[in-house]
This record gives sequence, C-alpha cells and structure tokens, in this order.
Amino acid sequence: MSIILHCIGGGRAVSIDADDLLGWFAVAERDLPWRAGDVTPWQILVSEFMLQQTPVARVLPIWPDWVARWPTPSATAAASQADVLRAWGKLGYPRRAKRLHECAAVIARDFADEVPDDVEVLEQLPGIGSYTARAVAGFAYRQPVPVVDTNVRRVVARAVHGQADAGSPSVKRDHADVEALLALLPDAERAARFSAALMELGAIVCTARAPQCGHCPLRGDCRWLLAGSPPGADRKRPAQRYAGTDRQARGRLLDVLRDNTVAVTRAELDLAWPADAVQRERALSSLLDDGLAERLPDGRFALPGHDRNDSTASR
DNA sequence: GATACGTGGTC
DNA sequence: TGACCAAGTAT
Repeated sequence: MSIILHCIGGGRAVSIDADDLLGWFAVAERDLPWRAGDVTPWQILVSEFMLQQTPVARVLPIWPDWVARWPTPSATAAASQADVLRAWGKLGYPRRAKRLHECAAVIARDFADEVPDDVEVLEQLPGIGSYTARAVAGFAYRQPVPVVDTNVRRVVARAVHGQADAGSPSVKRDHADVEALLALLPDAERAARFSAALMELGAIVCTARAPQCGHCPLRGDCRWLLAGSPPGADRKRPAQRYAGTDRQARGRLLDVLRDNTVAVTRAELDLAWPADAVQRERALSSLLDDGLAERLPDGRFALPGHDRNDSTASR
C-alpha cells in the first residue's frame, strides 16, 4: 500500500504518492562523494558551503582534496586564511571560503569541534542560512526537516501548485509547503529521505530547463504536467551580467593575489583591471572591506594572513 | 523585498 | 551571442 500525501495547492486538493518518490530516490540517487557513509557532518557542511549557488560539477574536483587536507573544524581553523582562499580557487563567491573558515573556528572553539545538530544553533554560525542549516540537520543528522533550495521550490511549484516556476522566495511560505508534506509521512526516517528526494528530483529530473517529465516519478500526480505544462509568466529579473561588473573586477584582483605567494604591488593589480581605474579602486576597497585582501605596511597587497615574505621581489 | 556577491557551462 | 542558470547568505 502506498503512502498518499493529500495536500492543498493553489486552492485545490493535491495527492502525491510518497512511495513513488521514495522508490525512485532509492534507485536514482547520485553517489556523490559527500554522500558516502564515512563522511562526517563537518565534511557535509563543507560540501554545502561549496554548493551554495554553485553546480555540483564544479565542486566535485575541489571537495575531496579539501576535506583530505582539512578533515575537521579545528584543522580548518588552524589554516591561514590565505591558504583557505587559495584552496577555494575559482569556485566563486570567495566570501564563502572566509565564512567557512570563520565557521570552523567557532565550532572548534565553542562546540568542542562537533558540528551542532540543532537548526536554530546552526543558523547562527557564519555563512549558514536557513538552507544550509537544514541541509546539515537533514543530510548529516537525518532529521525530518524541510531542506528548501531552488530545486525544491521548483518541484513544489510544479507538482503541488501547478506553476511552471517557483514564485519569489519566502522562507516562511516555502518551509510551510514542504513541512505540510513531511508531516504526512509515517516516520522521521522516511520524512528525511522524502525531503532529500524532493531536492534530488529537482536537481536531475524536474530541472529548470527541459525537465524530464517522462521519467518523473510524480508524473501521475504533478499538477503542472496534468495541466499540460503551461509556460510560466515572463519573469522580470534584473539582467545578471558579469562582464564589466565590479564582481568581475574583484575576481580579477583576487585572482592575482591567489596566484602570488608574495605580496603584489599596486602596479601589478593595475594590470589585472587596466581599463577603468575608478572601478578598480572600488573593487580593491571592497575586497579590503570584506577582509578578502589586506594592505601591507609597505603598500603592497596580499591575501589576509599570508605568509610574510621578506623578499623585495614581487614574485 | 531588493541588491551585491564569482564563475563557467549551456542552448 | 547573450541570456539564463547553478544545493544561498548577508545587509
């Protein structure tokens, strides 16, 4: 007998067969390295930091080396910020690396080197928001909590609400949607798996572009598919360009700092973003403000906490 | 709620 | 080619 979840979406009753999703998950779940049995909560937390706004394929080559080098919070905290930023490489959003480093220090100092298992406590740690806190609680500690990322929001929008795309994010609403489903599962273990399966489904089947509805375990229940997969409304989103932005300028400057063991001169930074001096200075200032770079007494620049080198040569 | 924050792949 | 997208967080 299957577990039918009856819920309300868009004012109408919706029924979802939980066993369809759980059965699919048992077979289709990707064997990503951070899902192996011997991976610790800290190492799972590291993967979640890396996966924030970043595709799995880009994390795959970085994570194993990282956790082998720094397996625990205390080991991570003991590393210099410069080494952490270098190991982060070009994963993107380097402030994540800084926050991960800070997070490691707090866990080592205040939590005896053990990652907390309480969502509320996790949310107070640097770099951990409502998603990551629940991902750790759910994936590392098997708690039946809603783990709502962009994938889950899309799956719920389609299967439950019959909409092509998720609406604007609302932590309260999004959690309530998933909580309503989890509450209907008969035990915590299956609720936790259901939560994880929802996310996996969004990641590999119910994708933003070209969803594989023909292979979807929910194809019999999905309100969006049953309605004929109507297109979503045109979303007016601020153009997300990158070329020529301050973000790109910051990236170029940081790239230079990462690649040089020795502090670099302002002239070397000028070369990294030559066209617009005003923008370059703005980018540099923001990196300094963010603690992602520092200015030495002699006027040169380096990653924070880099190994001081007396050499006067710039490289 | 809107905005800033990297980087690279895809269609 | 350029717009969109990717396991979000902090302000």
